[in-house]
Amino acid sequence: MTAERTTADTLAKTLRDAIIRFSRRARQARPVGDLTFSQLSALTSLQLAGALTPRELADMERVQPPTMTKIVGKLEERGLVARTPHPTDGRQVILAATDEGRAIYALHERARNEWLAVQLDRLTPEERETLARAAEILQRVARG
Amino acid sequence: MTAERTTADTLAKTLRDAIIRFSRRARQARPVGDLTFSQLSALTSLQLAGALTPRELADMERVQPPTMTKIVGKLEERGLVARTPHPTDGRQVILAATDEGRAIYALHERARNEWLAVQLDRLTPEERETLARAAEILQRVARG
DNA sequence: CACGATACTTAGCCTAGCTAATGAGCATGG
DNA sequence: CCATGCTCATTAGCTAGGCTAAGTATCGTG
Repeated sequence: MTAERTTADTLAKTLRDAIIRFSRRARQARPVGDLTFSQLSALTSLQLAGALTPRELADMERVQPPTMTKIVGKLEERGLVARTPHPTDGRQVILAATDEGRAIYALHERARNEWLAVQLDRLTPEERETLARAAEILQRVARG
Repeated sequence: MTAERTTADTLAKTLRDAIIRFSRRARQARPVGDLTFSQLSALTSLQLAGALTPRELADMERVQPPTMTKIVGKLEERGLVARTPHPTDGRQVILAATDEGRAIYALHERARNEWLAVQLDRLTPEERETLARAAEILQRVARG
């Protein structure tokens, strides 16, 4: 009981510290295509959705529009994402992954030699299952 | 089988995206004492260890020494951490939490009205257990 | 006691967030 | 039919948090 209570009380702290340290470690080993986490995540969303406006992408990624402008700017510089004008609304812009962007995404999806993938391979199947479930919970918490 | 294989293949991506979105969401709701994650994490390590040199703290937090200099600088400005000279080695410095720092830490440890704690309270016990286990795994991965 | 190694900091750079302000385009009410 | 107000994206400017490289002081040793 006491142990359970303590666990619940300190879970926020434990989780926060674990995540920040994990993030720092993972950042050092730049993933596929020398893209940052933010860039990779935005590219993933775009790839899955097909095409989005900056506003939609920002909402999906849980950032403010100006932040997304920056991230998309970087991706566009590298030719991974293209901006095209909206057909009927001159204010909006349509974002979509280019062929090269799709190639990077595909590479990333099964980059088994990448740092994180290697780490995950070393875990037991049960541990991977735990992480998969935790990822789903974290997404849900972020959404709420 | 196929599903398992796919899960293993895409876990890296899933986990990365979940963590980045969670982090962004959590950052918006600044935790206790208006401290950032980095500052809170450093304060936690210091608190648990009692006293550390900047190098030790940097190693523990998985950052480079100059980064820790900055973080400690912020904490010192707020009077949460004190630098004292090392008794025998003039090059080194001893970092320790001040009384105020310990108070903030204690507050943080059971801040059940904080955004993240509230979110966690809404989960089922099984989900919290999953997150607790995942936190341990992430720490281990970050260490390796 | 000079010289290399170590500890911390400083300097300078980048990414990634944010808010506030700007400018362009849409839509609507008189 | 156009003035006015809203929405969308971007720009400007700020902060935090990373990094490497260089600087400075101190230690320890040959």
